[in-house]
Amino acid sequence: MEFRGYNPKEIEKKWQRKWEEDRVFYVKEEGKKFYLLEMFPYPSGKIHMGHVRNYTIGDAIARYLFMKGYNVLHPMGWDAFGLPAENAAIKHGMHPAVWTKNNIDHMRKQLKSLGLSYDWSREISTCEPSYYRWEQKIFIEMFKRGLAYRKRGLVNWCPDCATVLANEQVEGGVCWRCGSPVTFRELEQWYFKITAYAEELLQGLKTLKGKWPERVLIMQENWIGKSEGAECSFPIENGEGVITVFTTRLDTVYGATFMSLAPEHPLVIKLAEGTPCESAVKNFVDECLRKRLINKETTEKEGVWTGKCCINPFTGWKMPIYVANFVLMEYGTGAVMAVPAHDQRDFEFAKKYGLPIKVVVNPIDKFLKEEDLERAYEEDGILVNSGPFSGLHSAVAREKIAEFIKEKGWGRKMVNYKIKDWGISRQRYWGAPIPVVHCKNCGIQPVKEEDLPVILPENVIISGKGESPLKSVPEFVKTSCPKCGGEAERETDTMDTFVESSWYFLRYASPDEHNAPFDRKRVKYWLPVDLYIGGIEHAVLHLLYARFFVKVLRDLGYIDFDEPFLSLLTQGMVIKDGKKMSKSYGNVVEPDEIIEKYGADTGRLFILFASPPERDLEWSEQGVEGCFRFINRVWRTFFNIINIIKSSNGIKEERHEIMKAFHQTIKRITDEFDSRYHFNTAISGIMEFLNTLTSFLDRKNGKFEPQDIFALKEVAYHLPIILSPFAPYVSEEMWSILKEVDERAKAYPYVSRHPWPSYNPEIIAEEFINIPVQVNGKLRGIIRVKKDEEEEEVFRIAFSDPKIQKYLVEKKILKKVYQKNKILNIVVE
RNA sequence: GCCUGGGUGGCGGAAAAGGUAGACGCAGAGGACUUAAAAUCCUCUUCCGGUUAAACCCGGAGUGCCGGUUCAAGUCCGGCCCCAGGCACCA
Repeated sequence: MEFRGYNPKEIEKKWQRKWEEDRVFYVKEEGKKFYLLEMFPYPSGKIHMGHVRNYTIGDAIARYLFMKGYNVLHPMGWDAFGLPAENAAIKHGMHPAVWTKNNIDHMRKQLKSLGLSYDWSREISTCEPSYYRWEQKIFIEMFKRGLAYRKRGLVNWCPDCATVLANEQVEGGVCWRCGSPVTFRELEQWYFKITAYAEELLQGLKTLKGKWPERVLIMQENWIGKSEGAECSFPIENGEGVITVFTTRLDTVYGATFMSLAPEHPLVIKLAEGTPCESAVKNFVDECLRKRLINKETTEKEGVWTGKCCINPFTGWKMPIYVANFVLMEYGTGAVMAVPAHDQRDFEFAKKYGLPIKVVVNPIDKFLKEEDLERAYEEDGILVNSGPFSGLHSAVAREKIAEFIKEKGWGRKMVNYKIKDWGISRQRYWGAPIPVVHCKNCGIQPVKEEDLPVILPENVIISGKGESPLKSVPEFVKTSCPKCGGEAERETDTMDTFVESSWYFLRYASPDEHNAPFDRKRVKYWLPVDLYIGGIEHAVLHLLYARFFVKVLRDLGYIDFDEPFLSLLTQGMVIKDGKKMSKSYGNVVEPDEIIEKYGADTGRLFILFASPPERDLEWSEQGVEGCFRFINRVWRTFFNIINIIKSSNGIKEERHEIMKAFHQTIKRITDEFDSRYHFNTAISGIMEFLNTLTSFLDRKNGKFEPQDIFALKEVAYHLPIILSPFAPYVSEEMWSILKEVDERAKAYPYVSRHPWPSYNPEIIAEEFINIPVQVNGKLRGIIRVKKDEEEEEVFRIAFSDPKIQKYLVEKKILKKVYQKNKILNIVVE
């Protein structure tokens, strides 16, 4: 076989074409399925290293599972609606649809060059009417069930994106996309009732334990924010009604000495009206709202008296009603019973305004005195000064008092969640139209199913000025009412793009289905997703929404499972010079340039080798070069072996050193794929094997025994197979060369579709093993003994070793420890 | 403030279950081949100290810090420090 140099450019193009022509990775619904999905990209223009990492990890696993005999669904598509398309339209005068399509075409080419094993026949793009049409249908069904509704309220507003944001899209007070500080607006908006599923979304997390990263589960749990407590009403003086609070600390109710209301609480102005406090209250409320609008919040507790009081029904005390800046209208009832002795915020407030502090819970081992308190005692303890409940433990008291208020009709036990309904209205053009019309007579009416999809009109003026651009298209807006046929106007808001990504994984099962969102039978076969891979940044946003959608679709009767993603792998970021790769840092490495210079195989190998998937990956050009050198070494060694084995048949010797080393390598790789996907160690295993192999070839110096030939034949056959999940192109090329000398290979046109080899444990099993010998815990020598040798004999060998003897001269042996086949420790004085 | 990760050579990282710390790769040093360079191959490479012609020799220390459990700790327990991420007045 004549040697030729490794030429990635040539071979990568060739195999890419062949895979595509023969539809090597296309799948039908037959056999044991595995649905492997990577988060689909937003078509921003070109792929970045983060994408390459995400898809390379997924591809290695998909290829392994293919070879293991699974019927692997491994699809790719485009999260194609979104703001950047509109911004590009404003900037370059290009229509968002054209901009998006161009980007998709370019990025598809880039992905293909990476050698990813996708079933491209299932490609979807969410901006196509054939996709969003079904989203509109689902919306209408949700609307009919009250799961999609419209309400007026204070919403998050990004002044830069000129649109509304969901709570999940506000990160630390700034917009998740552009980073501008978020302000508030009072608007009428569409919402999805995710709160109706709060408890189930929380409970479902338990079923994902061990299969999703712990931190993602915790982040979702915190986001849902369940707390168990009680609702309790306090009558306002002079019979002006009641104030209802939510509390988790009903055991401290005897210590409630005043009441705090949120600035937006509807009672605030009413209570203050006509009292001397009226103008102070109004000023305070205005100032609070203004501060919120410009996002200037302080931790300093401030408030003013409304001029009114309510009564603590337990003690009969008058509780002054305050309006306070730290009380949130969005949580609970917007009113808090203040217990300064047992809540730090109330404590600070009480100290500032001279309000009474009363201890009603003591720690188990001491008595607290109000005058000594430096901060609130917030732990549970034993109740005091609490009427009939004194002496009870907090936990018991909470139950008893809850029963008591229920009997009295003052309140009841209650559960509260932090999660809010998902605001999905966006005042933007490039999104799926919300399929309803507004009729003067009939109100809000869903579009008739046969009239779907409501297609986005093409001729739109996109100003980016905050009003939905669709309002500027009269032929779109003007329509007739689906109910009465009279004049009506279409809804001009579009849906949040997170709605598309909440169900796209279902569409891949049957992307060609024209009569329904998806074909139930095929969805039943493929879904749920067995392994989902993507960035941690979607821990709450996308992953929570998708879980919600699956539960909704289940309740709408479409599917019969509860969770979309059985297991989740979150990969780390790609870092360069210690910082995230980004344009603003100027440290971006273009995937295309790496492919051009070294080939996709090298890029893939480096990404998998540089660090385990879940950790951040430090980009290193020299590291890439190292991987390129490794592939070249494999290539040369492979030619070398081919030339050795082509003439002779060899004789089988299972325990040949090379066979042994090779089977160990197979085991190492297989174990990684079957457990934790740490490909860095799997690849280092292949490197180690290659080191062993080359030093063996060197040592033999061209003189090979028939046993050697047999072993090398095995290596030549299996090396392309085990390398193929990581570096598929060069593996295919090696396979095609192998075919010229090994008949067996001819049965498989593609190494990508060759069954994964199993290793033989008997070959790996060692007859003799090395046992490290320690004296007083320090390594002093290594002895070689038969595997499973008797303890007595092992010690005999150790004691007769001169190296070890040296440390035992004239020492009294206190203890001897032997861990079978592992280690030996001799303790001396 | 609370919750999660994480801290191991010059660097990326190994050590999956308490048992030889530093696999593999990068960078570095030396050597072989070559007129030369590139490429390739070989050797060395945690730190400190000692013997020595040189050491593949000897001794000691070492996985953020302090302490503990154990024959044995990067790994387990307690207390702290630092870094990254998430949540952040949630009653």
